[in-house]
Amino acid sequence: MRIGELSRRTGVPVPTIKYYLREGLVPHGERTSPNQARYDEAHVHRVRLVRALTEVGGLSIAAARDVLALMHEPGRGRLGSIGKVHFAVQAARQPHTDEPSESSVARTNDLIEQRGWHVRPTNPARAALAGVLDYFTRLGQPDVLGLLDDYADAAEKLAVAEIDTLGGRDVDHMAEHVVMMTVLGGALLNALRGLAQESAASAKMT
Amino acid sequence: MRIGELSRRTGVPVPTIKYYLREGLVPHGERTSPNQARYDEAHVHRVRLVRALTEVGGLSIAAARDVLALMHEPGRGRLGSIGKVHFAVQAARQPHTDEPSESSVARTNDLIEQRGWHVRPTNPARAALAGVLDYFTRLGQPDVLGLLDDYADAAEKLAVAEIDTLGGRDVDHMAEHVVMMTVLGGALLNALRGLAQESAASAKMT
DNA sequence: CTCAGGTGGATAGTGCAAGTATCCAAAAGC
DNA sequence: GCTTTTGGATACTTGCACTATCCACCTGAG
Repeated sequence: MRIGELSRRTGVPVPTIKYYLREGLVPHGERTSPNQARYDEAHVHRVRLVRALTEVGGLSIAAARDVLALMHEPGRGRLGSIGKVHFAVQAARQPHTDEPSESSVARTNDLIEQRGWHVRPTNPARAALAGVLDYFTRLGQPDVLGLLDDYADAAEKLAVAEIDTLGGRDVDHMAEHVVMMTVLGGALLNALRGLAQESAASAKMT
Repeated sequence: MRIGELSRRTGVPVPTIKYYLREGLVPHGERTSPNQARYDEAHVHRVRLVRALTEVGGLSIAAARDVLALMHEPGRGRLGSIGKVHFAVQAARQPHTDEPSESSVARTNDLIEQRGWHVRPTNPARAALAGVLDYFTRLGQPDVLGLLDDYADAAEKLAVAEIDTLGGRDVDHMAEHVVMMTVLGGALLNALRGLAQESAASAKMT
């Protein structure tokens, strides 16, 4: 197919696809003549991936390019670079707070240790968590401490279930699965939280 | 205090605070003379609120203004307008996907019904959930169905715990609590998920 | 064969959001 | 008295994600 059909299939305007090609988010098609190229299903999928990352995940074009590049890197061995991909999406999704305070970092470390979690010091979610804790304390919300455990419980259970689905999976598709799980899963969870909150609130007021 | 100290206390540059004043995100101080005004702790808090909404919650300035306006509206009675505030933050945080397909809407309705949740049709999370489901199907990820229940379980448990903390709370502070719970709680959960995922993954690979 | 219309690629322009910068006359504070 | 800071208005900047325009070159219906 040519670019017009790629556009029709994905609902993304032609100029935008050209822009993605320029920016390296989507690989160039196979040239059939000096100014013609052919695209295939892989390109359709790639464009959809880009839209999922940017529209749902809120990634910038630059961040999406980096994640996709890592994701489709040829030499990504079993665990090492899937971890890299995971870190990259996390980093791109987390709010970029400034240096967290020592006490929040300490609280983060405590939580991780008490849970017995095994988390590398470079995991971007560490800084993110500490940063958010700082926002809470600055705003004077003392009751997070209680909920923190509930959140951690939920995160732990979910993570186990999520990692389970990675199980019998083709190594080539693992990286993509991790990215989609993180991004779309996060959006899913967020939406469900909104629904459950209303439901719980209305139940409370009997 | 004057604007300089407000700036120092919050870490937000003076011109930015002036911008927030112009945009109606922060109320004007009490004028003490034609070109002097006095600010107090409430202003400090308000500025921090704005930063939490925009930096952590990812809200636009316009969305933050609307949420804050609803939040501090004088005549917000017990439940009615706290619900409004909740909807407003939700709507501002959810990715703005285009019209979801019928089948995704149906799946969303099914899920809500099976769970016995009581959710109004206007809850913005409904459309958001359906929209995300569409992304999943377009990307050809079949195994969400299984996880969907895990996500819903987690959301439900969390929501109950969250609504519980609303319990013995001053009505005047409830709206703010709901907003902070939604925004900062979401960020917290997201960060914890990132940590738990790494931990679960490393445990899996024993 | 013809010719309207799509194509790849380059370059330039748009629109919006979120600040920054500048200016001014009038306090504030030492 | 004299340097800073202030409130307020207006203008400017930056960055991002597209759009628009051009042009020579293909493609495919008639």
